[in-house]
Amino acid sequence: MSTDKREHIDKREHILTEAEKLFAEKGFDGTSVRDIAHNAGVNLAMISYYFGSKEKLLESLIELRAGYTIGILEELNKDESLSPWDKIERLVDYYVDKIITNLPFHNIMHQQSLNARSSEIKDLIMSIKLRNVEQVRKIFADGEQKGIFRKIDMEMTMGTIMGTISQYTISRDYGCRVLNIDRTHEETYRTELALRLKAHLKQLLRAHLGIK
Amino acid sequence: MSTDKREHIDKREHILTEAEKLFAEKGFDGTSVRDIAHNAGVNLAMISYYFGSKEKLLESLIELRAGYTIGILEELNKDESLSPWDKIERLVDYYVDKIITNLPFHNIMHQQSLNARSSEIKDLIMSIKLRNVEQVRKIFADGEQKGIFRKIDMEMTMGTIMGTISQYTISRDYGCRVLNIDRTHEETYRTELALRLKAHLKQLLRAHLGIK
DNA sequence: TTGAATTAAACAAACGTTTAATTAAATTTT
DNA sequence: AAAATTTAATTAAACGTTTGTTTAATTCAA
Repeated sequence: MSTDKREHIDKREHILTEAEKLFAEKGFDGTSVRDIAHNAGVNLAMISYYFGSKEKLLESLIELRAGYTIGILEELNKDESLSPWDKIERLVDYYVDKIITNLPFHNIMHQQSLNARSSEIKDLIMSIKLRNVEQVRKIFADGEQKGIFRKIDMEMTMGTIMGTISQYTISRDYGCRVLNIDRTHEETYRTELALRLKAHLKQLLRAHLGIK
Repeated sequence: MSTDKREHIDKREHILTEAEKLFAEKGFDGTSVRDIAHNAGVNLAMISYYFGSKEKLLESLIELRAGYTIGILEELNKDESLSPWDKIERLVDYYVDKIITNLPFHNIMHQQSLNARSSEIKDLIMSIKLRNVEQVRKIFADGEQKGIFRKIDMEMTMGTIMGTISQYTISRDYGCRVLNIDRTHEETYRTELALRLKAHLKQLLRAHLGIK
């Protein structure tokens, strides 16, 4: 029956979600397969049974989570009714929301960008990032060509967008201290951070790109 | 004699330098004490003998490397002959050079910001970052008060500076691909990256702060 | 009755750390 | 200055855990 198949998939996803939390909190190498099995409430051997290995589990997680970002960017690019600057504003909104609602996964991507030792995972992350970057570059190139954007270093500007968002999403403790946000409420922290990030990035990019 | 003392300290520093390379490449948890001992050419037991533990070794490394940053920032702040904008330009030059000439250490600080499990290290990194941030904030506040800088979100702007620099220093492979820099020569990569980062950040901040 | 899901137990390897013995250097005593 | 003594540096080996993965037996569902 289809319910069995569903249950099977749900269990796989459940393990991945628990692994995601642990990887984000303690790092990939700092998380043991026993940790994952215990937190997911499954037997130790099930991780090898489902995923083959700890590394393959991470690959499965990345493939699961990174799937649908590119679709949104492509759609955004296709939309002829939006001006390049509109697209940048939507891009900022989208990225900020996406990262802040997926903090654990973003954390994992970050740590793997730094220290991935498996070349499969390196390549996987690289291809995901490059595909996204390519879509963003198109928006900048279009705006520049149409004379709407001032001439800028596009690659560096993309780095500024992603880097700024990352800076305070990497460590909640640090973000709360510097931004003077209440440390205790996860929810208020996220909404406050999202608001400030969006406002700041739009103001920054507007000035940088020379939008009136 | 003093030479003996020197040799002793040199050996400690040698171990720290080798550990730094390994931590940066494979992560703290991905690096074994045997790795470090082997790369440094010392007996395994010497790491415990000198540092007490692997974690204490990391603390020693951070304390060694993070020592003198704050001094430069304080000096920069005291200098009355510089305008706030001059200070920002020097700040950018200083940070870019510092991070690019200390990529492995910066990598380690980054990964520990993400996933440090020892609260001693968490606190250590937090205090280092906060002290630096405080000095940078003073420059922005001074410029704003004097009416030289437009009113901006200071904390977010600091995040933009640090985040932009981090973005392409995290992964050389990624940086080379996006920025179209030759992957094979470490030296040209560093100088090219430093040049572009400085130019971009100054142009960006000039527009953002409303400097004519 | 067949195949998949689940389990407890075991596996060898790698881990951080400690031990006890030995060598080298520094200090004190002759 | 030489010998004796104390302290520090270095070593190989072992410690007990923990690691990721596998096995072989068992339960469950088709």
